[in-house]
Amino acid sequence: MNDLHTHSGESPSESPVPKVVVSRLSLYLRELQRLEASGQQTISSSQLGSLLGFSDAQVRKDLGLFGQFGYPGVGYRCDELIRAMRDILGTNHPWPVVMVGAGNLGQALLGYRGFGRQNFSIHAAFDADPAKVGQTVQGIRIQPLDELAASVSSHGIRLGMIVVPVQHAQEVADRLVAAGVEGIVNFAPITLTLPPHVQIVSVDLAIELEQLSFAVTSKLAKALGDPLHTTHQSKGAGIG
Amino acid sequence: MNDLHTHSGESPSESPVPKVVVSRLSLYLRELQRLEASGQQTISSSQLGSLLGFSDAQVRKDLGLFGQFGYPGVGYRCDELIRAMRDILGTNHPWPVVMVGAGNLGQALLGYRGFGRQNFSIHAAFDADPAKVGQTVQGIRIQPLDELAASVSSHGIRLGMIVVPVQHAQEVADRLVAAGVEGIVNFAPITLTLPPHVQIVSVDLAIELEQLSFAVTSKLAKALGDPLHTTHQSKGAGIG
DNA sequence: CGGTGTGAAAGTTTTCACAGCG
DNA sequence: CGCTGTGAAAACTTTCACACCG
Repeated sequence: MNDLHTHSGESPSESPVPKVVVSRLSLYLRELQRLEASGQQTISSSQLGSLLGFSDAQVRKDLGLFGQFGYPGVGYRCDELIRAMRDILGTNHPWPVVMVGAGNLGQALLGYRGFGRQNFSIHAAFDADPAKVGQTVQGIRIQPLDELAASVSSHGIRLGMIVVPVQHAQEVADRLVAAGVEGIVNFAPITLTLPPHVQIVSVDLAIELEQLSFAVTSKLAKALGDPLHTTHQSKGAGIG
Repeated sequence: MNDLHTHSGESPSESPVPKVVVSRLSLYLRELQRLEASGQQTISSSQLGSLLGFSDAQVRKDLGLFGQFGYPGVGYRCDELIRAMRDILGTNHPWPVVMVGAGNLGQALLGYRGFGRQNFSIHAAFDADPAKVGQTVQGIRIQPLDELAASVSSHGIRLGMIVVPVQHAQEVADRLVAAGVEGIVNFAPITLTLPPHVQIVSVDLAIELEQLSFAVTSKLAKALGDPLHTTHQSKGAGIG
C-alpha cells in the first residue's frame, strides 16, 4: 500500500458490491464514529470486527473491495477511515429526503434525531388527509400530496420514505418514482413493484418480530426434537 | 410427496436454517395472507416467487427445508401453506412483547396496528422518565422501569423492543436479558453486546438510508467511472 | 400438462494462511 | 513484532435440470 503511482483510472469491469457488504460498511462507520468520539486514533481489523461480531479477515476483505486504507503493524486511522467510508456510502454530502405519510409513525420519524448523524434530513412531508395538511410537526409543515412532484424535482431530491397505510403504499411509491425519486425506504408491509433502477429498502416491524419468534421457537424446538424445526416431517392429508 | 409412512422422528442433526431463508419465509407468509384475503386458493412457486422477486426454485428450496407442502401440477394451497409457515415461524400463538422507551418513536409504535397481524401485541411499556410514567398511550399505561423484571417474568414474556436513546440502550438490553427476555428488536443505533442465547434484530433508520445513498451514488458513479465506486484507488498520503 | 421435490452444478461469500511492510 | 492485503480453500447459497406425480 501507499504506492504513489496513484492508479485512479482503474479497469472498468467490476463485480457489483454485495448488499451484505454495504450493510457491514454502515456498521463499521457507525462504530468508527463512536470510537473517534471517544478519542481513539487508530483501530485494527480485529478490534473493529470483534466490536461488531465479525472476523478480522471479513473487515479487511470488505474494505479491500474499495481500496487500501490501512497501515501494516498499525491498523486504520479512525479519521481517515471514517472519511473514506462516508465517501463510499455517499454520506459526505447532505441528502434531503421526502416523507409521505404523517400518521403516528411518520410524525415520530419527523422528530427522530439520528438521521442527521449521517447527513440525512427530512426536507418535506406530505399527506393525503386534508385534516393533517397545514399542520406543522417538528417544525415541518405537512403539505398536500399534489405538491410532492414539484417539491422533489425543484430540490433535486433523490430519496423518499413511505409511511402510509399499506393500501396506499404502492400508489405513493409510483408517485415518488414518477417525481424522480431514486431510492425509497418503505415502512408499509407490502412488497412494492417498481422499475429496477429504483432502490428499495423495507422495514416491516411484524417481520422483524417474526425473525425473533422463529429463532426463539426453534432454539427450544430443536432441544425437544420438534419435527417442524428439525426438518422433514411429511404433510398431512391429501388435497381433496 | 404425500408419503403416508409419516416419518416424523427424523434424524436429529440439522444444519441450522440460514437467516436469509427465514426472512424470505416471512415475505412468503405476508404475500400468502394477502393472496388468501383476495380469494386465491392455490399458488405455484413461480407465481409466489415472481410476486416477490425470487425464482421458483428458490421458493421450493426454502419450503423444502421444512417439509413437503405442495401438490405436483397444482401448487400450494394458500390456507395450508399459511398455517405451515406460521407453525414454522412460531406465530400460530400470541406473542406478548414488552417495550422500553416511550418517546416519540415508542409511542408511535404503541399505536401501530400491524403487529397484531402476526399475533404480536405490546403487553406493557416502560420508561425511565417520571414525567412519562403513569401516562396512558394508546390504551397502554407507561410503567416505571423497576417494574420491568416482574412484568416479564410473571407473564412469561420472551420478546422485547428497545426504543430508548442510544446512551441507555445497552443498559436496557442488559435489564431485559436479566429479566428473562430471549429476543430483542433494537431501534437504537448501537451494536448491543449480549449473551449468544439472546436473539437480536436491529433497525437503524440512518443505516437504511445509507444503503440507499450507496446504491444511488454508485449507480451514477459507475457510469462516470468514479474510482471509489469502481474499486481500487490507492490511498492518499502516508500516516505521519 | 403443469408443477413439485431434489440431487448436482454453478456461483457467491467467508475463512484461512501467509507474504510483505513499517 | 503486529497488522494489512490478498490469493487460495472452504463453506454456503442459488440455480439448473429432471424424475416423478396427479
